[in-house]
Amino acid sequence: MVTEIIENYLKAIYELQRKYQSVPTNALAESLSIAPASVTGMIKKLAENGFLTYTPYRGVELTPEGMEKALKVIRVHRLAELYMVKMLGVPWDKVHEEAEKWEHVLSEELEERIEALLGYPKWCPHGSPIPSREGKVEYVKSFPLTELAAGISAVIAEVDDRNPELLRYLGELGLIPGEEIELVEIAPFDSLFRIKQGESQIDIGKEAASKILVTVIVE
Amino acid sequence: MVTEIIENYLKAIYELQRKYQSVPTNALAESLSIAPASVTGMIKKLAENGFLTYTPYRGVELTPEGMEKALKVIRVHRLAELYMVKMLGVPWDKVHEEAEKWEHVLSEELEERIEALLGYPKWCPHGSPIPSREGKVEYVKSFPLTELAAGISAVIAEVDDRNPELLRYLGELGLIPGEEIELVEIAPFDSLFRIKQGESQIDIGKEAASKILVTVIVE
DNA sequence: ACATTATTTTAGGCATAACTAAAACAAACT
DNA sequence: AGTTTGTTTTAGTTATGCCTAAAATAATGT
Repeated sequence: MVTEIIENYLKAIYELQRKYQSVPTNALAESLSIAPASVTGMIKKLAENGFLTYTPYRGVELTPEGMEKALKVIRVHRLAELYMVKMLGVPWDKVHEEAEKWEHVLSEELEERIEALLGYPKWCPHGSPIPSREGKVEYVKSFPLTELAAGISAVIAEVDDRNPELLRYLGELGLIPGEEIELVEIAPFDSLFRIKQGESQIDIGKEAASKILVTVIVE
Repeated sequence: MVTEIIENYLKAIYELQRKYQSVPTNALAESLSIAPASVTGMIKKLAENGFLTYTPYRGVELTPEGMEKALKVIRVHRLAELYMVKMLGVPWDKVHEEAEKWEHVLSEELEERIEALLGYPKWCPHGSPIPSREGKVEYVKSFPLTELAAGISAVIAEVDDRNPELLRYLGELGLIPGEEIELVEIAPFDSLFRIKQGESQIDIGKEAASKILVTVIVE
């Protein structure tokens, strides 16, 4: 039986695999906020169940089955987030937390109804891609706004969905995925990033700017 | 912490209290499909936590706190059922099962948004009353269609939400809560109940008729 | 190569919520 | 009152999934 806890392990491992080819026990423990020793026990079980391959002292890697399960959970999570924003009017800084619960309970039938009602969307409210029913995901190559050169235009691609404070701040400023902006200038010591969005000018600090991922516009 | 399991205990006890003043261990075990010995252990814990009063060999009764928690869960369950039928187009025979999961995960904020979107409804799709936020419930006095006299008109009040087969059958016939019907005649041995609904005539068996709860129309 | 440091695993425990089998109790009948 | 029957509790286990402390292994620096 795939419990909610197992789903969370698989999801966390999937996300960490974008950074590590093989995910270390400690990184996983940190991500799940549990003790490393507890992780060792669980990954042994998950390896036995065929969700991942485990090499002691070397970390874990998802098998195709593990990947499939992880993507399913992530898909439901992101569909739920968008559904709550668009259909239930929940503020975008709160949907991540709610979706952490929905992702484990939505039936396949509901998953598909919601997807259809939303018009088969490609991205969640924070700009992350929604995996297809077949488990395909298309990541957009993006980088922090802090690495953009002054005078260049870009589109906001993605923001960290786990940071409600940041989301509230950016939401109020209208800096949401899909919006086109131009980085007008960078103040000395990277202390301030001056942005032009349409007619309005916005100043944000380095901290916030580093958390806004953008893509350059190519014609 | 009120776990999902505790919520299910409280919900079950609440429902059983409509039949028993004090709920016997065995009845609760049967309702939850677990062994009576397991129930004994849990109700001791729930008594310690103040959710119910427990007299060994005499059964349990919910305290006001227990009642409050139970009604909260039932409220979310019924709101979720109606939401799924009206907003997500889920067939009414499937929403009970889904709501068994939703009832444990919807936040208060979502509960209220859903209630508002539905226009502060009074009944779930199966005709059960939706408790108010303050925990008030108004049950409608109803009785099985089999006890109605021939020639009398009535309104369908409630049907068993846990019986998908019955629900599909009644749904196809259009026999849903709120509909006005007239019991035209009862065939010998109660073998068949002939109903008039608007212009159409419908025959149903005793088994099904006994599960349709009605109220007589008073002017 | 060896010592230090960091990571990971092993070993032993704990809480929750279920189980079975046997004992205790209550109700009902003679 | 005593016996039978049915209900409920006690006692002892089990599986999950977490914990801490200590041991083992790997990585790093000299």
